[in-house]
Amino acid sequence: MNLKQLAKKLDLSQTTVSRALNDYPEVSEATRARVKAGAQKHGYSPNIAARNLAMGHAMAIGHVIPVSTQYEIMNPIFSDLIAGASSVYAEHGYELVLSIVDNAEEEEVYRKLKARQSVAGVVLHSPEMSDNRIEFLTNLKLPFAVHGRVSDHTAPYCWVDVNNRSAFRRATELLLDLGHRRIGLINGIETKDFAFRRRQGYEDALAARDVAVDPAIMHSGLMTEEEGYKAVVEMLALPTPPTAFLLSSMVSAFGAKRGIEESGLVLGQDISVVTHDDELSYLGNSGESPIFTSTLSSVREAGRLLAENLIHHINNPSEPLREELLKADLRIGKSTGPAPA
Amino acid sequence: MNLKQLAKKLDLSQTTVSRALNDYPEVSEATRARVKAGAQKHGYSPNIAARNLAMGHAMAIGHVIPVSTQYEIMNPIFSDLIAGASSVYAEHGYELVLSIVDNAEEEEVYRKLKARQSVAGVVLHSPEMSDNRIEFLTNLKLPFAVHGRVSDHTAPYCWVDVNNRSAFRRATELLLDLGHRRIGLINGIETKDFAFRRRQGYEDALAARDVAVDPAIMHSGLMTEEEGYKAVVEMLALPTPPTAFLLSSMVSAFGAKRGIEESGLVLGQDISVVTHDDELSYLGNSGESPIFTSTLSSVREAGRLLAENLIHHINNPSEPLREELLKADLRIGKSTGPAPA
DNA sequence: TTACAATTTGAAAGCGCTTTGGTACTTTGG
DNA sequence: CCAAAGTACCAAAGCGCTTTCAAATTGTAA
Repeated sequence: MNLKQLAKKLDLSQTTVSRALNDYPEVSEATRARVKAGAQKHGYSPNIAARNLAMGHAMAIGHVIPVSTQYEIMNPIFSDLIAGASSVYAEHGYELVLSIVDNAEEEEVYRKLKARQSVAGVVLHSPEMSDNRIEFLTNLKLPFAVHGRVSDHTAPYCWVDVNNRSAFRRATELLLDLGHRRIGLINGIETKDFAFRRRQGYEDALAARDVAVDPAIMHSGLMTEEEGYKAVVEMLALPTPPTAFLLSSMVSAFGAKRGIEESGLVLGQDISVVTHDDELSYLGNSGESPIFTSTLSSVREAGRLLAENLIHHINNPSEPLREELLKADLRIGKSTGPAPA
Repeated sequence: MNLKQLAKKLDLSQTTVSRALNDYPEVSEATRARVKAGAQKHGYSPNIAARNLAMGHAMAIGHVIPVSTQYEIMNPIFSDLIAGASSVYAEHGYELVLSIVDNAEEEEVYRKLKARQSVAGVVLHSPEMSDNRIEFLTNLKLPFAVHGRVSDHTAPYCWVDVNNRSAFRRATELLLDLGHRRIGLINGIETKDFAFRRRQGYEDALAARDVAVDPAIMHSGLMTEEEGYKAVVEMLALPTPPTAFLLSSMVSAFGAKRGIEESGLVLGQDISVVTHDDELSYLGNSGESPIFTSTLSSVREAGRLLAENLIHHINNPSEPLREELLKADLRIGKSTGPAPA
């Protein structure tokens, strides 16, 4: 069933049927109701390709997930982020087009998405501290929203981010307040903007209390279970090992926990741990007394906001670009305690 | 730059340019080369909407992820599955369209995808033991491939699955061979086909050794860290607690580990654990001596196969539907040992 | 040379929608 | 009562491709 057939069935022109379905004002309420009922009855849904062609743009948002061939890792936060964004897209009648691409091909993919008009905008994932994708997309005139920010980029763009720096400053301060002076940092890859900011927060807090920053207890790498484990085991083997750790992800925090326990130490007693928690749906860390003390920010909520802001930007290109800084709460769990004497 | 403009630039008709780019035989090699070079030079990419409209179908595959509103959980395997499938789609020039929908609306979504011609086929996720989506899609004449199988459905359809039943039989046998007689099962939701089959494998092995099946040490639920933890803690509190556990996911296995350790028991000594491992990229369980003994099957590989088989089916509708049963390996790790005396 | 087939190219139709630029009819204000 | 404005509808053009059908060119056999 296409528009023509439906129009014939209703004894109306295609024009009127189209306008009725798309809520244009120049249709009487009576016919609009009749048309909508008819469409429902005959199971009519407009052909997307025809609609996109006629309108000159697709009702779709692209998510381009870069995966470096070096580490073939899918960031686990991505599924929750998409889940959040997806619900907003559905509300607004947008589809979600997903591309998983090698770092090196990312710009080519954006160029194609633009040329083929297969999306109305894109969400940028995993921004680097210094990231030329922002400028690239701006020049390409492809609307976009970034999950995170780019420290080196000053011109305005649409983003949603967590206050990584102050969250990690507070987390570090908490550990300092508990008497810890050797605090290991097990961070994500520090060319990534979020990781860089977290390290800044960590260093800020140490500097404010005149605690020296020691590269030997600062690790930057993948946020896997294994990597968390290894980093902790290595640092615990140092002559003056940390008494506390600050982690960038729940997944690596589980690895850290394993490393601590295998070293015969008790988490929350001998060793304290604070981790960032993206509130992934399958890694609960809540309840009365969560496993880990954490800086907390829902990545699903970030997905929702990204989607809303991007769609707003697409529909109102002249309005200023929205920026949204989410604040991460600090939640006390069982993994922190006073530094051992 | 569109086809018309490119054709003018090359002093050729749209027809010839289109044919040259799409590798039709009736174009001389000389002009084909010239056309391709021209397209490259001018950064021409065909407008997807126009192409889809002209061809009558989209070069896109839909993934419809059902999320029950009851438990707002995104299954973590989904990102790795998509990563696998995605690479195959890219090779074949397909896009990936993602919908995350409430269970109740799933059929409606398929109907729309079909009516709007926005995908050439779909991948079905998370099949139930008895699942009417198979029949629904067959009737709808929308090509599909299932990640998993549907026990209650006999007619042929395209699927890729792991031999869940025999994997869990072998895993159970391993524990029995180690002398365990009280083996707790912490399974996924058993209306799901994979979970049902795993339980069958578990029961098969017990029956073969005349070990009674005890519902008190069989749990069916979400595969979250929390759920694994709780189930283990509960079972360990029983008058005759299990000496071993069989888990359906690495994530819940981490919860199980936590529960065991909090109960003051040593994993791999006092209590043995075998888990299924989907080889998610951020949850490594490999190396010389993996954390968990596991039944092992790469969900990323399953994604690749699903994509290949579905595309094959779309391009060759008359050929028989492909079915693929992956076998899960059993890998010994540190979490299993002889039953305590 | 002629006739016929094979190769290479092009004009134009059509995919199913949106939107422009009308027309016909109704209402309103003076 | 008439002109002007408003309301409700429609015919047809156009979005940028693919593909059908036909034409032009070249090659081959008689």
